[in-house]
Amino acid sequence: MKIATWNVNSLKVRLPQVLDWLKQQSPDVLVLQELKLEHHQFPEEAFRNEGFQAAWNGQKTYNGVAIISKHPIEDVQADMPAFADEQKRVIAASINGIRIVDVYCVNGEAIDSDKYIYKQHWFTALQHYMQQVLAQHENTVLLGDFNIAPTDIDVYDPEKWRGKILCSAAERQWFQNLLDLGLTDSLRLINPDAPNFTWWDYRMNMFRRKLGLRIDHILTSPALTVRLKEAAVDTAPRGWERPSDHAPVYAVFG
DNA sequence: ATGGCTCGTGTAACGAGA
Repeated sequence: MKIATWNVNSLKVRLPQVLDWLKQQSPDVLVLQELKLEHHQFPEEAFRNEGFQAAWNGQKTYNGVAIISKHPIEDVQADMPAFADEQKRVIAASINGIRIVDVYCVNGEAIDSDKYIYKQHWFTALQHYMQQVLAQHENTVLLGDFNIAPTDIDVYDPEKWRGKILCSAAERQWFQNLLDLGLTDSLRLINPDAPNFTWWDYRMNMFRRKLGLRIDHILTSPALTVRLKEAAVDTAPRGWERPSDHAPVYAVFG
């Protein structure tokens, strides 16, 4: 079972690349973030023609998340039920006995901004939500764009980013709070040392210069962690023409 | 020190992303 996540920064623009990547990598499940399209605009037929089902939670202009799957998608839940949020950032479903929770976490802009307060409330809600999900589903994967670089290894220039948005001690604690629920950072379990960046700024040739952040993650429940065989970032699509600023991340389970 | 690029919106700049 191969499960992947990719922030596509507009599915309208990136659909051909997503379809190419599905053919190349043949994941069982791919979850997407930043669809930037309304519910009725989702290209369901394009995925169906490639043999994939889909469930999605769309929104005009911003946000939007989707689950693409080769296998039947069951018990779909859009949003976190206990957190009233106009922004479409969460969709969950069960596939082959695994609870899949796809998240586009809040960016936060800057640590003194209103958006940072929203980010704080949002992560508190996510922690409570995941506590309930984990109590109900032994095999759970929480994956997506977390907009947090968990440690200095995940940052190309830790001193430059220290205390800044995505890297502040408070945000890193929010990420740790999720791990404290029993979740494991699958990429770091497989590869403890190499940076494995997942995002590079479009500006200043940051990808070519290998200057990025690791902010997209795949977190696994204990029952799923023992099944983990592989975890990796596929940097190739970041080098394609007209790329997303994020690269896909995937994990393989036995 | 600032902005750098790429989106959507709407058809010009501007907000947002990270």
